Amino acid sequence: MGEEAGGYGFDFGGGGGGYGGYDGRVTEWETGLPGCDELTPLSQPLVPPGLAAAFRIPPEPGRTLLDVHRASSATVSRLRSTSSSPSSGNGHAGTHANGGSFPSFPGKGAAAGDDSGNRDNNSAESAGEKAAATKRARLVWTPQLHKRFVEVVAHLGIKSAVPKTIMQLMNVEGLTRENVASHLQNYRLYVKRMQGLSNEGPSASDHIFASTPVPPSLREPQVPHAAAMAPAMYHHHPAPMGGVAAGHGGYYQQQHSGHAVYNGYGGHGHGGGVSSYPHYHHGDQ
DNA sequence: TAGTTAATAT
DNA sequence: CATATTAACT
Repeated sequence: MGEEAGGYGFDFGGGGGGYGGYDGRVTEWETGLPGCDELTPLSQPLVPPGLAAAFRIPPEPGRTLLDVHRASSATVSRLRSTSSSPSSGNGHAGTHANGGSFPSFPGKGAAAGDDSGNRDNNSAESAGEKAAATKRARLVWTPQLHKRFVEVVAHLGIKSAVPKTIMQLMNVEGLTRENVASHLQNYRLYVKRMQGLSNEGPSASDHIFASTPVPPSLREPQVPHAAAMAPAMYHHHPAPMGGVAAGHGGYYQQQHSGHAVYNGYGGHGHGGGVSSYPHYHHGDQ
């Protein structure tokens, strides 16, 4: 609605710890950048609807100023406390710039292939928008998100697959360590439960976890073995995610013939673009 | 501080 | 009832 179009300053709460200087704003970065009115409005998709339709590009979820702010502060705060190879020199160090994902709000039906429904988030909360900002919406682990999770966990191995590391490698905007920790807890339980059953497909109730097969690497504590895993096929790049089965025709389908295994999004094989958006469920309460 | 587990909430 | 969040404990 009537968002203020003005100030884009992030405020890191007056606290700022060890950062001197900036007050949450690096003005040097702004020189030469287009003005606010030269930019595409948030309410308007970057890809024209017609073009999107022609190429079967699913409409991008709308983002509000609030989303941008959240994502920005998340990114900035991460950059500030970056512990990843800060050592000197690399100008383009951890430029994963991967398919970063942004939190979004599925009006409903997270299963729908097309989420044209662009339900802007926050449907008006009384008058308190600040208080609401503190409450994160309930994260929904979509098959895509879980897949990424599994890939990362498999990549790390049982040993180092801990919440923080997983979160960092997933590099999903807005995803917290708590989110990952919780999911990891459930995932471990799921894996354990399945091992007990040795064979047979997963219960139909295991929605999410069944969507991505458990990598053999995770079946049990694998001794620190060098070379045993797939060489270099792992990479979470921006666009064509899932190095596994590039050109796949549907990855996760279980050896279960009877029942559909919850196909989150039909496998649109368009290799392009950011397909994984973490979904949230609108904050309530 | 961060990870794991248990409890609680949605 | 499944699963995400929060608290408790290490």
